[in-house]
Amino acid sequence: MSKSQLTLTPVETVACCSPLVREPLAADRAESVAPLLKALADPVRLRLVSIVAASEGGEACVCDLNDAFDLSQPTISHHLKVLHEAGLLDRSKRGVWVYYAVRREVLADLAALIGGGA
Amino acid sequence: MSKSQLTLTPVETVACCSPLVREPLAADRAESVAPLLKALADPVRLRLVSIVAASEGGEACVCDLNDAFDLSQPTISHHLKVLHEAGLLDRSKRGVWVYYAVRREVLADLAALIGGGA
DNA sequence: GATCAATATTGACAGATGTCGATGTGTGGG
DNA sequence: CCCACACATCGACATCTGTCAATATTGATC
Repeated sequence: MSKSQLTLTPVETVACCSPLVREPLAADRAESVAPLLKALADPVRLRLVSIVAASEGGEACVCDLNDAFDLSQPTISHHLKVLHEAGLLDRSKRGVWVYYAVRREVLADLAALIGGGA
Repeated sequence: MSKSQLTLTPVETVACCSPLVREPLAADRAESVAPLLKALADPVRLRLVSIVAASEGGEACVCDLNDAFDLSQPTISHHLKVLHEAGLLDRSKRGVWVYYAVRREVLADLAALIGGGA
């Protein structure tokens, strides 16, 4: 259907809007962007993204991430899943380890959206 | 106490951190920034902020905002309260009407935080 | 292939969140 | 003074979310 062809993922949508402060955000755009912000809007996930982004090579192993928090391994795994499914983190498995990397364009687009032209 | 003097509000905190992607965000900073993102991370509130920001004079009356949504007046009032308490919207009463205005610096700081140097 | 280590998935549960209808509060006009 | 209007607060409800313990899955190693 052409409908589904026109339907953009949240990650695609965020790159295609004029900034929040320029013109009213359309309802469907808002629905697409909100999940990205929702994924970021948690202290643990913010830190996860930050740790991953600041890591050498721009990626980090789950084992290292687990150690950075006083939370159970399933909880960290859950947060990483949320970030991955939102499109903020890439996931790659190497041997027994799983590495996550930040999709910087997505962060940049998000920033452009909320930051406006300023 | 010096402790409480060092404790910043979310709005203050967001302006004082190096970008997410530069160095790992400290836990307490993450706790401060997350509420701001949480406030934004809702389709209705995203649109509210956008509509207010794009309005003439940078402010909008609640009555106009109500008309822009298919939601009850208390619901819109609730969302505006969330945005106001997070520090994203300023509130000023003029006669019977209440006007909200976007605090652009906060948005800009948020954008700088998540957008990194890029 | 038995075993171990690294992640993911499941199920459960307390607490937060979005929404509404009903009601409260304050302001201006008649 | 009372009413109409703009907005906020309250109480209730269903849903979503963060967390954990337990269990499953997958890959390396002996």
